[in-house]
Amino acid sequence: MQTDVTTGEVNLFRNTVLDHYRSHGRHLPWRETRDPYAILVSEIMLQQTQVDRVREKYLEFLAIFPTWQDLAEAELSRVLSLWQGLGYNRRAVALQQCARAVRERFGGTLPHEVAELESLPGIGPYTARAVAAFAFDIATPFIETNIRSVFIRHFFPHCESVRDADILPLVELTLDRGNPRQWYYALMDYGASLKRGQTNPGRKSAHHVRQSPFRGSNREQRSLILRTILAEPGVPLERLEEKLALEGALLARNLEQLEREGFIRQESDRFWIR
DNA sequence: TTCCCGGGCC
DNA sequence: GGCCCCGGAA
Repeated sequence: MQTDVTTGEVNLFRNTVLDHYRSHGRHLPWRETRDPYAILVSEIMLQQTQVDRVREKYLEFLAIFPTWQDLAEAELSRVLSLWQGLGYNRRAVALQQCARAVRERFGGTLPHEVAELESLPGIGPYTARAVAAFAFDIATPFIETNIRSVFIRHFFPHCESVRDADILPLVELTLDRGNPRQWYYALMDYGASLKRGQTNPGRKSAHHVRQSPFRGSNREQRSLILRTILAEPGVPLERLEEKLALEGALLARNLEQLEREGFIRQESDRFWIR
């Protein structure tokens, strides 16, 4: 475990990260706005989804749902249709529920407090702090995959298993409290660059896990069910059965779960997006 | 802990 | 074929 870090080491680290940002910093559409709504949309899309795939969807999404109100009042089927290609459809449901909660609980203004942000659907510890930094210039320590890579590479070069609990104090120590927004952009860009062409330092995180294969998984079945209902609103159960070639019990279980999660509704053996 | 999801790249 | 991704919720 790394403990005492000198002021000199902190300054060296900061200069390394900022030098990289000045020469290789990324220009991303969600970095050109201060609109908390737009920034939250980007953060939800960026959860477990790479920048290049979010880019276009982000612009498309904001063109169609430019405000909390537009999203809150939209048909879920439109939101989900737009979301196809991003994956993790639950995020789309949560984002819309979040828009409704912002209107109902906070009068249409996204709160600044981390605790209040975390109380909203789809916003967890990371997203609450990232939005606070990017939308409100609030400096709180947080870790995501790129930041994790940066700190492992720089402060734990020979450690094979690094815990976030050991990284977090260093994030706090090195945090630029005068310009947290730019600092976190710089950290993320530097971290992303560390994974290109070499071994991902994040693999040395104690929390690193390999993704299970998508083909043949239940995730694949769920996405198929959802896409079928999106394409054929009111589709009867028997058509889902023949189309998906899925074991009856497994299909029923997935339909129940999709209903509980707020994706769909059932009326006498026919299924709609809620 | 486990599940959610998808596509592009090596 | 494995890898990655600006995580959240149950």
